[in-house]
Amino acid sequence: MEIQTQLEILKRGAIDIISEEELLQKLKLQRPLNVKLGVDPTSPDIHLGFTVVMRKLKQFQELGHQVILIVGDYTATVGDPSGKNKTRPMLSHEQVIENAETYQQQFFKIVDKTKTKVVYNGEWFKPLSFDKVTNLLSQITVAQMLEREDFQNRYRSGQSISLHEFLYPMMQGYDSVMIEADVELGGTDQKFNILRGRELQKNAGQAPQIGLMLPILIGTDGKEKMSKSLGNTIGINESAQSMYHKIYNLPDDLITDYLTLLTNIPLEEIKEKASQVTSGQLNPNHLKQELATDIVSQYHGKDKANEASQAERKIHIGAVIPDDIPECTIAKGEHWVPSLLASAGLVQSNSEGRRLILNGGVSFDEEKILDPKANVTISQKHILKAGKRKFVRILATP
RNA sequence: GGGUCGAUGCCCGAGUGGUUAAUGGGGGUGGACUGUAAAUCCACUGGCUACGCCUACGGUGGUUCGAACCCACCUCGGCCCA
Repeated sequence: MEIQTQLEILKRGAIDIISEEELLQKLKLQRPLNVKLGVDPTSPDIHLGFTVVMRKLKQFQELGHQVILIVGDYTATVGDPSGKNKTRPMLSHEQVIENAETYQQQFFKIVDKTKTKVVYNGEWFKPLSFDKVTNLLSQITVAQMLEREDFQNRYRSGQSISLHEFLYPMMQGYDSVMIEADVELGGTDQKFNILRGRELQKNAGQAPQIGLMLPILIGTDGKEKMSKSLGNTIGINESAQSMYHKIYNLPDDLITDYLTLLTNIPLEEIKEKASQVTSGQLNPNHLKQELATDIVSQYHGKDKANEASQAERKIHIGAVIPDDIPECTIAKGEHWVPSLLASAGLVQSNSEGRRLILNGGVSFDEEKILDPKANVTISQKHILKAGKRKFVRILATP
């Protein structure tokens, strides 16, 4: 394949490349490049946000390059401060190893396992002696550290920065030296750390890696980056219907970003459709359906995706209850509605259930409950509904 | 080590002895509208089968009829000085 074409593929969605010229030179070498991704398996569930970078790895693989996945079993215990306004908790080593297992299972749903080398960075950090550590730290100054935006913000606003957080970027950079990385991928929040890798590599007499920065995917709230702690994620292990539902309900502004970063639809086509939307020729609603179907197909296959699409439409057209809803078994007999809501997991407490009823958000077997004191009889199968799209099927215990 | 300021509900942030489950904003949830989204408007936002009771303002004790608010000590953090 043309080098230029390769470059085009790799550039898709990238927000910054340090530097494009260097990447071009590396590609011209016509050898498999070491493409590095470092992960801290702090939480084992992979969501679409992570897949942006994984899909890019896949693209490198398809062009014949070598992916090296660095599991940060050691760095995770330090805790990456990137983008945080708080000190992250340090994780125990066992916990990290355990997470890493489940992490990889999901990781290889996207990235080709046979073309990936997995290494744990404890391998080189464990035996590292203190004089080596101090030598490593001597390669950066405090002023350079404080130039980093998130540190600067925290420093200025009088929040705490623990000294160990300064260690993290250096460790990540050291990883690059150890595996002789040619390219490192990461979100834009990784820029500083990736640059440290370049410095350390230069000091070690290596050619500096290329930093390829991808945008941070915005989560379902349409505002913040997708992250588990913010509860705005779409997990790749979720059911087809739930995945479809979440994508379909995304704010419209995210459609083109998602198309670019999470599908293989050609860029020109995306551009064309986006302009049709602006000119009013195309309903964003339809484009979003296309997006949802595309992504869901990637993880569940086309059939499931179409099913989910049908189901979703039905829910919105009529008051059809989806198949894929949580179930809950309750003893036969009379039940006070607020506590029933709580047992079904629709609310956290009876009080919250009462409020929901007073706000007109509860119905039982299609009948609106208006009295917070109401009781309801469970005999066989029932549908309890809270809000517009939250259902629970209630089954009576035999 | 010394000085000084601070710690309030999911988050930010008022309150500085009693009508305070605690002003306001953000977020969240529900309702109207709609395309499912956005925008807008309204309501709700500690728990308890409740016009009442319980738990809450970093922790522990204390002063007081009564404390988030006063005092002591402790824990954690910021800033300044060494």
